[in-house]
Amino acid sequence: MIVSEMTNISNFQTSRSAALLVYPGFDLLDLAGPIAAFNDANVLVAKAYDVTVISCAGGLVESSAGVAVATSPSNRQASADTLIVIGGAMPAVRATAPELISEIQRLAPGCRRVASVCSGAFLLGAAGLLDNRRATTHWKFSAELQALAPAARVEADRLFVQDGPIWCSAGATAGIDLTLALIEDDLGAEHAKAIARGLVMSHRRVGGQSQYSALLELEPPSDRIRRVLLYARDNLAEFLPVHRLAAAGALSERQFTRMFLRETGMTPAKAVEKLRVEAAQPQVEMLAAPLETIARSVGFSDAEHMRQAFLRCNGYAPAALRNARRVRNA
DNA sequence: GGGAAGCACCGCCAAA
DNA sequence: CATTTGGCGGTGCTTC
Repeated sequence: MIVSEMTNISNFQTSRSAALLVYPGFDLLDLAGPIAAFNDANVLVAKAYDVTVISCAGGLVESSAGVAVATSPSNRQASADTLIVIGGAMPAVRATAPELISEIQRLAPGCRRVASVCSGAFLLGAAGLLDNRRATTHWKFSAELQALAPAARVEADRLFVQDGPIWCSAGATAGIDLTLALIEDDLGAEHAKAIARGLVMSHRRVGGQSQYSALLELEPPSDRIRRVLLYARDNLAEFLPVHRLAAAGALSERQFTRMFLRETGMTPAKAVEKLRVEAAQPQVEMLAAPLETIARSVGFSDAEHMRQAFLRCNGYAPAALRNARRVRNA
């Protein structure tokens, strides 16, 4: 049915150029996701995108996984409609050559949109493109990004963030979500949805969702269960007994537990516990707030309950995680 | 740290 | 007739 909805040929426009910028040590997956999504867009809408992989020097560029990719020299690229800066292994990103940054600064003004995948945000930050803008990156590195770009507003719990012409995405797979959003912006929701289906991605894991929630990644097939998960996630600090979750999904309690188990593989109460643990985890690792405070902020009645839940879900206590993190930092 | 109370889970059945 | 739905209540886990 998607095909029949496709617009007539008189609507034809010239290709939009998308330049994907890489450098030695870039992350292959960060690059592959957007390419795959753009390519699927081209299958659906002929010549929608003209995709080029570029680097400062051109030629073969080795990824962090060792596999090299053929690139064009960026100085031959006058400007692109969309520029996407690919993420890479952190040591490589931290040690970025100044030419790369100035290349980004040279290209960006001519681009309609500039985006980053994962740690690519560091390069946008270094180029000054994130100043006074909302941004995101892989949550593990959000503090470091904020330090690098103090004038940016780094949001740690986003899959992707758009602020004007600047788009940032979180971890590698979020790069696909980002690209789908770019495509949706250009070609409309119908096409983006069809591409998402082709990639076996869920259309609209919209920006606000937690990027590190394994549970939400499950994307249960039924809309109601999905809604319940989002409701739970957004109200973690509240009491969330089964009957309330069922109400949020407009289902009877019995039917709700049944469907929930079928679609997520776990029972509702377990899922809420898991969501709470997932929400607490990054805060525990931050070492700043006391465990008691964190526990209450995600809906555990006290630190002891949180400890029990951590043991059940992860097999270790919050304090153990904290100690491990301290040792690593030292 | 033990025992009662409360809640979640799930099998079973009847109704839609 | 098959499948989906929702109520009931026993069992066991969690909480207090």
